Amino acid sequence: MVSCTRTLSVQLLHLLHCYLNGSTSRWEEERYTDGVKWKFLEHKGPVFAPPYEPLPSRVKFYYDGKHMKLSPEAEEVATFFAKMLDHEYTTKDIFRKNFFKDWRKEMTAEEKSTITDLKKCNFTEMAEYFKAQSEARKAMTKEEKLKIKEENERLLQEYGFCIMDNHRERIANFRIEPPGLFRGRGDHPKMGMLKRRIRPQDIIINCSKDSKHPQPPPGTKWKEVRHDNKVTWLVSWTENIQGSIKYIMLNPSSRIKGEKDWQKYETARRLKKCVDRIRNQYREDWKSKEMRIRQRAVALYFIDKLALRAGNEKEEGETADTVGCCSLRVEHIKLYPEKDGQEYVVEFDFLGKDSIRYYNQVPVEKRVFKNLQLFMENKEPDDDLFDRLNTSVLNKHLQELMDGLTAKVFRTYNASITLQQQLKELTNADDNIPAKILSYNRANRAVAILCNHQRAPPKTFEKSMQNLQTKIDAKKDQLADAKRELKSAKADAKVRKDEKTKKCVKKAVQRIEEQLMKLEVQATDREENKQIALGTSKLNYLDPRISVAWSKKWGIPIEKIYNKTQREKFAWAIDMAEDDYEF
DNA sequence: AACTATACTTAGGAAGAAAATT
DNA sequence: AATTTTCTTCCTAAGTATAGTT
Repeated sequence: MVSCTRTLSVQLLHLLHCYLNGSTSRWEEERYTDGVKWKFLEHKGPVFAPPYEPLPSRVKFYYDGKHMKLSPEAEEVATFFAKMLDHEYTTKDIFRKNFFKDWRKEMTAEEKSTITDLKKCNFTEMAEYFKAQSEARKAMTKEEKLKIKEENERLLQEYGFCIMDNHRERIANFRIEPPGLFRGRGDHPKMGMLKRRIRPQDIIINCSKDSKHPQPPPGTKWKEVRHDNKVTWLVSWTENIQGSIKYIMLNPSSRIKGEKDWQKYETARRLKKCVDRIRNQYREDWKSKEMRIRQRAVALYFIDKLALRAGNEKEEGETADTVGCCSLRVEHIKLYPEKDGQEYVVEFDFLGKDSIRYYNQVPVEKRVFKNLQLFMENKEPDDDLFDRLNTSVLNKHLQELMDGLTAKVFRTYNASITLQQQLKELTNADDNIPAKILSYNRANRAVAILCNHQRAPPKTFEKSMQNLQTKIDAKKDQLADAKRELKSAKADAKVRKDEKTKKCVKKAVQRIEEQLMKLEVQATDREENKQIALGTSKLNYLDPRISVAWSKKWGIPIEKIYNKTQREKFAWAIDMAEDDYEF
């Protein structure tokens, strides 16, 4: 693994060198220019979900109060519902309707004619059975748990790795998704539908011709085995809810993902060099006589200033109703010529990716404001705000402004530049390590807020906050005691020349003060983090070299910033960046 | 220009493991 | 040793983007 990292970093440094010199390496040509992603790929194929185990006969299902033995097919789908019984999902009309419709498809003719009303179905014995099972799992002995752990490890070693071009690489998701009920996010029209079991004949294998091909389970066949080295996936299948393709790909620690990640940040850095030009350009375009150009320019302004997502069109009725910049509708913004003492305020209120609410009040330039008024004229609330624009048009324009530029690059660029600038601003040279880490988290938080990365407040948040406060209070008492002791020790020292005790007590006071500060910092950090998720930006938007450089500059161990997985993902950056790295 | 198919990144929550506390 | 709390990993949905087709 060490040599893996070493090789990767050497390759990347070589690439960087070529990049700086404007030359193209043979290696780069191979990897990027002709779209070849690998030369050799060997793997064992996916791990399938365990087969369905019928319920013991004592666990009964009742319809309209009467016991009913279900066919295995119908029973399996019933258990999916039973397992979710205490989840809010199962109370929702759409969920129930979708579930019931799909469940009926799995029933025998007889079952179908009897079971006509979901309300008359009693799943409680099943639900209790599964609860008991999970209790039993928790109560297993150490030996039993160890056995399971070992079996998992064996599976990981056999199926969790592949060979790609001389390296043994970790696979991200080598287990096939088990069947169950689809749980969409937000108001999803397909929630509750049956996600069917994936069989070998649904699976497409991708590997190199000259590799040992993965074998399907005895008595089965793959749908197809192909040898496409222009793509990175190892296994794919078509999922039945949206009809989209799912893939098995490599772990973020792999060469192929690391390189791509590095490339992403290099593109963002190229944007840094020309962003002023682009900003001047779109400001000019606000005045264009062509409406489509004005719309493009205002949308780009939002994407740049507010880090909004591009906003592809979505098929109506297939997914939850969410939007991004280009798909904003009139109903999603409100214009205030004046609000709270500010001029030209735009209020955004819409559901974005994962149905996370975006709410923001932003003062904008007069020209933007006037344009928005124009775009909204004579439109209904559910009309598109930018009716002459879509992501494809916008990206084509961006491509002309800079090679490789797309809407999402602005998010990466603004996130990373914000981190760098916030770190500069917030880090105090004479702070201790915990205080510096608090500063880091605050810089990270500024980015998370910009990108609107939210989380549900943890269920136990209030309580854990209280516990921390109790600790702080106790520490304060302890400090007061220690200080009193110090006072008397000082007095004693004068009278009895007892310097030793005095020094000792002084040290204790200092130690307690430090502990108290640490706790207080922790409380601040946690409070500020209540509804904000730092992980997403850390993992996907922040050039890791900024963090590596910061940690080197201030002598903060990198382990305080990145956990093991993150260090594996960012191995390239940890190897590459010095303390003076500039994004 | 619209539509479809494909491949890949980004996302929040659940589950599981580890650490801290009682 | 048991329980609670916190951190990490897993899971898979939901985006972005582009190429090919009509």
